[in-house]
Amino acid sequence: MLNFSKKLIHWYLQNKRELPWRQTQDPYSIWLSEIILQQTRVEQGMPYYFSFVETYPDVKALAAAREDDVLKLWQGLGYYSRARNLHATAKKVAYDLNGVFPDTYKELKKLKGVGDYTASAIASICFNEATAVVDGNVYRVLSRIYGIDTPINSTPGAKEFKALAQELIDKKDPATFNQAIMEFGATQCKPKNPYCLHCPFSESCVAFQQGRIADLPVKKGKIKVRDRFFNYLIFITPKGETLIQQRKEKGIWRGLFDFPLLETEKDLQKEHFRESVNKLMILGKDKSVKFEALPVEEIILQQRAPIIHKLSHQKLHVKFWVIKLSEASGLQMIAYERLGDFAVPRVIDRFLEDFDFKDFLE
DNA sequence: AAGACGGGGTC
DNA sequence: GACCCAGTCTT
Repeated sequence: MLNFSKKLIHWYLQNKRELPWRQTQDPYSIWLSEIILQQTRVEQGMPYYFSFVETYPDVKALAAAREDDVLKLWQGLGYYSRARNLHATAKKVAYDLNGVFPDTYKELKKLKGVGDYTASAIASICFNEATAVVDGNVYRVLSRIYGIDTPINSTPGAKEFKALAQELIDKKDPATFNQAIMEFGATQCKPKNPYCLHCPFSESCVAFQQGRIADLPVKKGKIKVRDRFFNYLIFITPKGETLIQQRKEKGIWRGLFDFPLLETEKDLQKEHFRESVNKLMILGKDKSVKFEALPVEEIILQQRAPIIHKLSHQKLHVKFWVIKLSEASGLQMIAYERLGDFAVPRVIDRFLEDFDFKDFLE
């Protein structure tokens, strides 16, 4: 289409939102915002952007942080590998690259957590390099306007859309073009109920003209969701201490903290709790003990029906069991008041919001 | 090429 | 319940 970029940029200049990261070309700010915005809506990411900029004003400040503190600030945003990669890349830039971000797509893409999209975004916005971004918005806009039904999550699809975007990009102003096409997808050419009636491209939009708006873009395969049953053990000593652990293994919530966990094949009933938990090893900081060796005084299940916590690939059935200990366990525990210092999964944060340890003390 | 990885919003 | 979000990394 002739003049696509001209019309698009015209639309953008009249309709764009004023967003904090649109007031700068500073690579640190742009990089930070792009990482936060991966698979994340602007409204959800915005508060995190503000708290990160305030807490870590530049890449050196972020590099000097402890990873646990970065994770704590990231708590609730999800996809926590982003936070770990963010910190690793900050250290790389601060200590190996003299505090200066790479200024080309090719070099940017070598950074941890920076893929094709993010490298293109930074290179274009900060350094005026004409490399096209292809995110979910771009897939939608281009598949509709050009009537392309190649699955967007396929290798041919990725190549085809990248090439088309690269062909369309305004070589003189790639920064504005890239942001314009994403903004257009986010606010006009939405997944559901797009504003086709006053769309500047409706006359030539293949999907609109052929009534295929709802069918594009095409995505292959559906993800299958696995059911898991989590039983969290909230230990409480007479001194008001509890036990937490950091999730080190691969899988969900890596790097975050949670309570000792008993995972079962199905929903665990109170009658079967003892037999199921007895052989469980409770991992302390320095040593570990079997559950059955602990001085358990009382077990109180916090809810009859499990809490359902949905992730993209898993459906979690979560129960919290309070385990009152009559004396110190021999394990190294923490005062419950300090729980707030640790990054925890949303489901635990939510539980803690209306749980009071004092109810179980004297 | 296919899965894994979070949490929240929309319809 | 299904789909999507300013995607990336691992298998």
